[in-house]
Amino acid sequence: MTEQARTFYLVDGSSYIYRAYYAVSRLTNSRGFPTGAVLGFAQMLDKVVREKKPDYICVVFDAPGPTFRHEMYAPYKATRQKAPEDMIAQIPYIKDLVRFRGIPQMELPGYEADDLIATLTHWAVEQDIEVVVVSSDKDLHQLIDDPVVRQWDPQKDRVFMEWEVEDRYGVPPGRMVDYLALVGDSSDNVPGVKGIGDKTARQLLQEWGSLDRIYANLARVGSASVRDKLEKHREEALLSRRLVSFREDVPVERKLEAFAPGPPLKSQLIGLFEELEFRSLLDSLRKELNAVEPAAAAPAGRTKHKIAGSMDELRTLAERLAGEPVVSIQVETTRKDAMASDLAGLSFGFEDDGAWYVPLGPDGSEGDGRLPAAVALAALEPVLGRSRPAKIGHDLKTAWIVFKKHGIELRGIAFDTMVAAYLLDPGKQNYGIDRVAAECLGENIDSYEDVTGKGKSQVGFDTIDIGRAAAYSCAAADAARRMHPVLKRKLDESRLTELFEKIELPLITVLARMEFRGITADAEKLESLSIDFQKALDRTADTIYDLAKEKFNIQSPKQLAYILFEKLGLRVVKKTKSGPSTDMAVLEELALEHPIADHVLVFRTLAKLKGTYADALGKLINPRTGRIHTSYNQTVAATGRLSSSDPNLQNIPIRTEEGRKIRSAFIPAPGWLLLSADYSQIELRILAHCSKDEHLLEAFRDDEDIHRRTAAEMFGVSPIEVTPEMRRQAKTINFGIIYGMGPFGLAQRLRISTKTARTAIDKYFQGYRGVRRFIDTTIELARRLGYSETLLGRRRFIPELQSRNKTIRQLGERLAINTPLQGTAADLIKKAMIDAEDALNGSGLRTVMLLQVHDELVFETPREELAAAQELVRRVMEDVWKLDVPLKVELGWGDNWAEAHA
DNA sequence: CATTCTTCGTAC
DNA sequence: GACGTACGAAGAATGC
Repeated sequence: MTEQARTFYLVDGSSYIYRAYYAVSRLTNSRGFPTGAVLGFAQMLDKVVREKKPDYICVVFDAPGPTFRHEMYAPYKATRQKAPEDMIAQIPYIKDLVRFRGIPQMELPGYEADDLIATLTHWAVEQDIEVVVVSSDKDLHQLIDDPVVRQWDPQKDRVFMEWEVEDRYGVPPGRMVDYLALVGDSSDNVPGVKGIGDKTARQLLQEWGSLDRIYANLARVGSASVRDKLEKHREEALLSRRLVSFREDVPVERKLEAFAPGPPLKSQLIGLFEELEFRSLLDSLRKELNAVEPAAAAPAGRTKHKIAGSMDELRTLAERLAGEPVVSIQVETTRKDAMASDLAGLSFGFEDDGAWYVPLGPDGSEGDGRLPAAVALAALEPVLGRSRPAKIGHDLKTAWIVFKKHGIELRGIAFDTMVAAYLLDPGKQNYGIDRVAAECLGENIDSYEDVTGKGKSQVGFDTIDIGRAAAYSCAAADAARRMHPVLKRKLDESRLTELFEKIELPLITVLARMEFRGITADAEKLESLSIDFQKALDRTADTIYDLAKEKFNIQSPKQLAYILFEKLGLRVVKKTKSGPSTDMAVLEELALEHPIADHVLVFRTLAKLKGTYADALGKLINPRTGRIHTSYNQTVAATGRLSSSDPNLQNIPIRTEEGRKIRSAFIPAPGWLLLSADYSQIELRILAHCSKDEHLLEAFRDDEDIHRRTAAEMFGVSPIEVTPEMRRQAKTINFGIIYGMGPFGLAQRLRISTKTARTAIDKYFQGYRGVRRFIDTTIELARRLGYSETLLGRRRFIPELQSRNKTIRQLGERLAINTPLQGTAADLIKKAMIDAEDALNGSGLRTVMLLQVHDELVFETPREELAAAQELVRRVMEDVWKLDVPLKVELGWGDNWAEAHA
C-alpha cells in the first residue's frame, strides 16, 4: 500500500477577504460593526479544514504598504481602488479567526501574498509535499503543475486544470508570465506591450515558445507592425514580466512543523463569534467541541503544578511564599457568590514558573486529601496578611472576602488582571480568566464552567477531583501571573495606569469591606409586607377578572394582550416583536378608555414589589447576622459604574409610597443610624464642567434650582415666573440631554408633539450654547479616537460610530455623550468611596460605609457620631475633585433607609 | 425537562 | 427606531 502524500494547503488570504466581503455583503452585528467578510472567510476556512483535513496549511496575506514591485515600477497597482473602510475594519478579526482556528498565517512587509505562496510552494514541492493553492485568482494559475501543485477554489469547489490554463492563455502555466508580459494586466496597472492583445500574444508564444525567444528572434517576427511594437516596448515587456513573476526566494520560515494546524482555541473562538454574533457558527462550534473532546479528562495543561496535600507540605510552601517578592493567587470557592461560599482550594503562582495548589475543605476534612481551611489559612496568614509578597490575581475582591471570613485581611494587592482587562476595554461581555488569558496570552485555559459544568448540572468546586481542580486552579494562577506584565504595559500605553492604581485597585478592598459588612434587613417587616402585597394582589386580581369576565394569568403578557386587545377590543398602542405591547406606557394610555388598565398597573406594581423585593430580599438575609450582603461588580458596566447583584441593592424602590416600604426594611444596628449622602445633580454639574457653558456654570455656582433655571432660559422668563409645568419640561430635557434624547423621545415623555419637542430642544440649546458645542466636539472626538473618555481618563470604545447604519450610528452618538458624563460621575464617586474609607479609618469614628447607589453613599453610624460623620462625609465627597462648579452633597439620616432621604 | 430568549419594571 | 447604565422575575420559546 502506498502512503498517501502529505498535502500543504496555501490559502490566498487577501483575495478571500475581498471575495468574502463582496459575497456576504452588508452584514453587521447588533452594534453595527461590519461582519460579512469575517463570516464569508470563516465559512471558506471551515470548508478547507473540514473537507480536506490538510497535513499542513498556511493562510497568507498581503502585508500593508508598498512592495518591491512598487520600487521597480511606482505606478504598480496605482489604479486600484482603496479597500472599503468597513472591509479593512474586519481584517484584524479575520486574522484572529485564523489564529484561533489553530491555523498558521503569514505576511511579510514588502511582499505580496502571491510571492509567499510561490516561495512556500517551491519549497514544499522540494520536500515531496503536494501543494494545493486555495484561491480563485488567475494570477496564481502560473503555479499549477499537475499533479503536485493544484489550485482549488473552495467556494465553487473548482479545481483549475493545467489544460484549462493552456486553453485560456495558449501557454502552459509556467509561461503565463510571458503572456502577461505581452498583454499586460490592467487591474494591476502592468503595462505590457502596447497594442498587443490576447490574440497576438498567443500567436507569438505558440510560434516562439517564450518571450525571450521572441526577442531573440525579433527580426524574424512576421508582421512588421507587431515587430515594431515589440521593439518599441521592449523595456515595458521585460518590466512587466518582472512585475507579474513571483519571487520564490522570500525569506520565510521553512520548518514543516510550523505549518501543521494546531487545536482550535476554544474560548477565543467562542468569544470572537459571540462578539460578531455568528449564531450558526457558534452552534456548530459547540457541537464540534463537545463531540471532539467528550469532557475529556482535560489535558493537564502546560502549567507545572504541585499539590500541597499535607500540613507539612503547606508549611514548606508558606515559607517559600514568604520569601517571594510577588505571587499570584487564585481562590476556588464552592459557589459564585463569595459571601455565601466556602473555600475549596487555593493556588499560588510563582515568578520562576509553576504553581502550587492547596486543596481545602471544612473542619475535619484531613482524611480526604484536603486540608481544613481554617488550619491551612492560619499557616498562610503571614503570607496573606502582609503586604509582601505582593499579590496578583484575577478577581482579588472574592479572595479578600473569603479570607476575611476566616479572619484574615488580604494585604499587598498589587494587580488584578480582571479589573485591568476591564479598564482596557470595558465593553466586553465578561472577563472570565479564560477569556482574558486568551486575549492576553493567546492561550486556551479552562474556564470555571469547564470544570464545574453549568446550569442545573453544575457541581460545587469542592466535589471536583483534586487533580483536576489543581490543574485548573494552577493554570489560572499561572496565567494571572504571566498576564500581569502584558496588561500593565497595555495600561501604560493607554494612559490608564493612574486610574488603575489610584482608583480601581484601592476600590477592590473598599468594596470587599462593604460587601462583607452587609446591611441589616428587617426580615419580619419584609415578611409582613409580602403578606400585605399578596392580599392586595388577590383583591386586584379579582377586580381584573370581573372586568375581563374570566380568569387568566395577568403576569403573562400574551394572555393579558388577548384580554385587552381581542376580548375587550382595546386599541393596540404599540407592538413588541411578538405581539401588542402591554407595558406601562401603553396601560397608562389605555386607562383613559377602560378601567381594567389601571388595575393591571396596580397589579404589576404589587407583583413587582412582592416578587422582586419582599420575597427575594428575605431569602438573601444571612440568618446568622441578619444582614444582606450584595455583590458589587467592578467589571460589568461599560461606563465605569459599579453594578450590584445577589441582591441588586441599586434598584430598591423609592419613588412611590408603597415602594418605600421595601426601603424602610433596611435598618441600622440597634443604637445606630443610617446616613445617606447624595451627590446633587452630579451629572449635570459634570456637564457644566466639561462644556464650560457659561449659563450652566453660573447656575451651579449660584446654587440655583437647575431645572427652574433651565426653564427660565428656555422660556425666556425670569426664574420666579417659571410655572411648575415649565419646570417639569425643563427637568425632562435636562435629563434627556445626558442620555442624548431626541425630539421623538422628549415628545413621548412629555406627551407633546414631536414638533413642539423639537422647538423645546432648540430653545434649550439657545440658552445653553456651550452644551451644544460640547456635544458636537465630544462626538467628533470620539469618532476620531474610536472611544469616549471620562475626566479621569477612563475609556469606552464606541464602534457604533463607524456603522453605516444610521440608527446604530446615532446610538453611538448618544453613547459618546452619555459615557463621559455617567463615567465621570462614576470616577468621582469611586474616588470619594476610597477617600471616605480612608478618612473614616483615620478619624477614630466607628462609622462605616455600607452601600453605593451610583450617586449616593449609605453609611451606618452610631447615633452619637452622627454630626461628626456628616461633617466628614460631606467634606470628603464635596472635595473629591476640583471642578469648575461646586459639588453639592445632600445628607439625610434615620432609623431606616427610607427615612434617611432628606 | 433544562436552557435561553423576551417582556416587563425597578433604580440612578 | 427614536433615552444612557444596570439586575432580575416570570412567561414563552427552543432544544435535548
